[in-house]
Amino acid sequence: MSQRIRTRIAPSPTGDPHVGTAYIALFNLCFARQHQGQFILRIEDTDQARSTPESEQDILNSLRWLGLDWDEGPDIGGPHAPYRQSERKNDYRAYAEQLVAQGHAFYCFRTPEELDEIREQRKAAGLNPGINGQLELPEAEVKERLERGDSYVIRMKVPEEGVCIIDDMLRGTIEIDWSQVDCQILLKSDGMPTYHLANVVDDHLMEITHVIRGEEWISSAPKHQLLYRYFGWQMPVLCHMPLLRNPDKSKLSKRKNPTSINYYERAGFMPEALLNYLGRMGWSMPDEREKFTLSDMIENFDLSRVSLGGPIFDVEKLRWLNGLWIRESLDDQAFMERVKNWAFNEAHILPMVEHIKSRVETFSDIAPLAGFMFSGLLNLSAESFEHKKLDAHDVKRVLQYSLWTLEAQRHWTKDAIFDDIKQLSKKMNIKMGDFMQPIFIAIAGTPNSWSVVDAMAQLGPDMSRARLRDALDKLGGFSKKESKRVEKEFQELQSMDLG
RNA sequence: GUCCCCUUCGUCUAGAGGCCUAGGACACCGCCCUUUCACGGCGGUAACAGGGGUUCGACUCCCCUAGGGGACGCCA
Repeated sequence: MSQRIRTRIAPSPTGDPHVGTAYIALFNLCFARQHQGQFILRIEDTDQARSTPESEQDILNSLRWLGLDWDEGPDIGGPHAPYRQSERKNDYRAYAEQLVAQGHAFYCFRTPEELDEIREQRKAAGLNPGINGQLELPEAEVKERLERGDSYVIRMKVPEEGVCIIDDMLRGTIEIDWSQVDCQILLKSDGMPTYHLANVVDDHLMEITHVIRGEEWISSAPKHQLLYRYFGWQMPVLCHMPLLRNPDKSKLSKRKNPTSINYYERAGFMPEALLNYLGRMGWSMPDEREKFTLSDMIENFDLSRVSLGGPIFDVEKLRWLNGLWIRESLDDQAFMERVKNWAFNEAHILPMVEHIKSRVETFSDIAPLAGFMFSGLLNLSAESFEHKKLDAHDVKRVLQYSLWTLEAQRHWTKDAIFDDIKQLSKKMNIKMGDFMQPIFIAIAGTPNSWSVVDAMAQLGPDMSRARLRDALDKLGGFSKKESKRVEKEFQELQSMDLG
């Protein structure tokens, strides 16, 4: 039987396709190709609040841009159509109810408050705060409450003692105590499956043979294994890759590093170089060469060459590698082509013309005026943000609240951005002009460019947010204490109604 | 807090018991090339987390400690 290797892709609610997703996809693809298997992509998101058709498309486009082509995927449909579709909802319910009938799962009527209390108690007792046991009600009561129409979830049963043994292609045997595993919810009260149920059911239906995923999934592996056993299905082989890290070694996050594939595209990185760099994370070619193509990597792929220490994503080295690609792999003609496609083309520049034309006296004024539209992160310092009216702390507040607001903005249009900023300035009781100034500097590098909202709309969400984060970073960010206060204030502002 | 995973230069890594006086790459420093700056070339600083075993021999195998990370949601 041919191998079928599946990669999970989770659209981000803020629509920034994560390099970590591409990283996992890359290793899945290489492994699949090496074994003449199929590389299958699946959007896994049962939380409808998170993903939109746009954010899903965004991540697919990013993977394509990188050259990670899948054989079968979420845009193909058929029997493997994404389970988010409401008509498939009942299929998962049926699986969950099958487990209830077999005595492997049960209805649970606990309220979130009750669960919090149980978690608190367990924590106080020095136990794992996860929920295991003591949730099941007598059959008669379950029946009664179901008839009454009480809201419920379906949870899986988990052995209360013993150890679960997980086999991992890279790590060998992992032992986890069943007492560490909680009675995972399989079906939420809205009738949607959780990831855990959907993942197992879909992998089974799609005849997945190998799952290569991030290390953060190790602790859910026992649940998945148990579900396969309950259903009597063959379990795929598991492999847990190390996690990409920030310079401070925490899990790679956008607060500390640009993580969006779109950011790197917008900042002028070559997809070949970014992919090459990801291939150097926890992996090396047998001959140790630094520069290689995707097909080089596939040709020489060997999963056992993966090293398990979490690699730090180092933008410095990525830049060097990108430079190498530019110098060595693009002749002058190809270079011109790439640059044209990147940003020096009519589609990209035309929208700026109205802003540029009214502000220049000669064509030679264009580059100094519009340079920020063709830049990555700007070369700013704390002094760049000196403000006539606002003090340093207020400047930071303006930038931080704008960033948070814009991170939640899923419709990246001029009007939406403008509304966000206007509302915020009103709520913070800062005049628009004063409010805008730090944003101007963060986005354009000077307070004297054209409409910053237009600029942001065109730079796109990822670059705009990255520049705001960079600005905050240059200003030293907030201390831990300040962060808490600022977060609280922001929540209050959000709930404010301007009528 | 509990459990799990991980640990070679600052960073990415090579290393599968003797090939290790631990190799390469980024970054950094120096020299050369060059009208400048890059590129390129040459060289330099810099690591086996600590402690115990096993072994004739340990970066490599085992144990303990320490450090880092992850998980502990009606998120994925």
